[in-house]
Amino acid sequence: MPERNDEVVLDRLIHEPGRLAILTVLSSVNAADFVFLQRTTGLTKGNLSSHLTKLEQAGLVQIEKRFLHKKPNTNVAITMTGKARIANHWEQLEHLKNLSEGASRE
Amino acid sequence: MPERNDEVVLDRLIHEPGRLAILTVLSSVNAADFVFLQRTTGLTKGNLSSHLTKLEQAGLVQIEKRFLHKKPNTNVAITMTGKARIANHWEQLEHLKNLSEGASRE
DNA sequence: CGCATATGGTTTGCATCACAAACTTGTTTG
DNA sequence: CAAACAAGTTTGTGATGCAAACCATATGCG
Repeated sequence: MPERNDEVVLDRLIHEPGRLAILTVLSSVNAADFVFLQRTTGLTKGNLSSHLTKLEQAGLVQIEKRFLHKKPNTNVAITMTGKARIANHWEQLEHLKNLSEGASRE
Repeated sequence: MPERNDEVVLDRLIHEPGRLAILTVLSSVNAADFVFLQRTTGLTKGNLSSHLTKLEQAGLVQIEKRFLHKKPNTNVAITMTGKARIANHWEQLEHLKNLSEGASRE
């Protein structure tokens, strides 16, 4: 019994609150630096850091490190796939929510 | 450095996809049995079971077990708090999403 | 100079937890 | 009676999110 699953599929990588916040911010500004992201998402440095590397490995963001005014500056840009996936995720959530009106028994 | 956190707070207990699905369904139908929930959420019996006990312990649903036609029948009803928390969660998500339009630097 | 403090991160250790798989309990079927 | 089925529950474990510790560089200051 394969337990069908073609309805709503939430991507855990994106659904995780921290990453959801990061990607949502990035989906509007396209690129932002570490400090800005930390302020907007409310994440700690540590968590932001690890979430970012995870997102980078997944190819959802692109990270560039340089020095600006003698300080390290990490710039994070959302990729095409990143934009697509986060947009899709919001759609999935919308679908799920709509599942509450009209609880059909298929 | 307390790393401020008064913006959007996503409740992990509810945010978890499985539970989000369960609660969303229940928020519209108020009560449903195990089998129905399994069909609508697409979860396996095992996962559904553990998610349900977790939700029950948190007081978000109320579970009643009985026999119906000689078969075990688990009825799950959403509680007042459950309704409130899931509604609030959708609001939080809405807020987060809106954070993408108008990325204010406070 | 030498030490403290700040800034901008990264790494590590641990505790949680979601999932699949195995198990349970009772029922129906052959 | 032995399978097979139905409706759940329990268990084992790998993944992972979080906080705390750590690192590197810069600047303030006595």
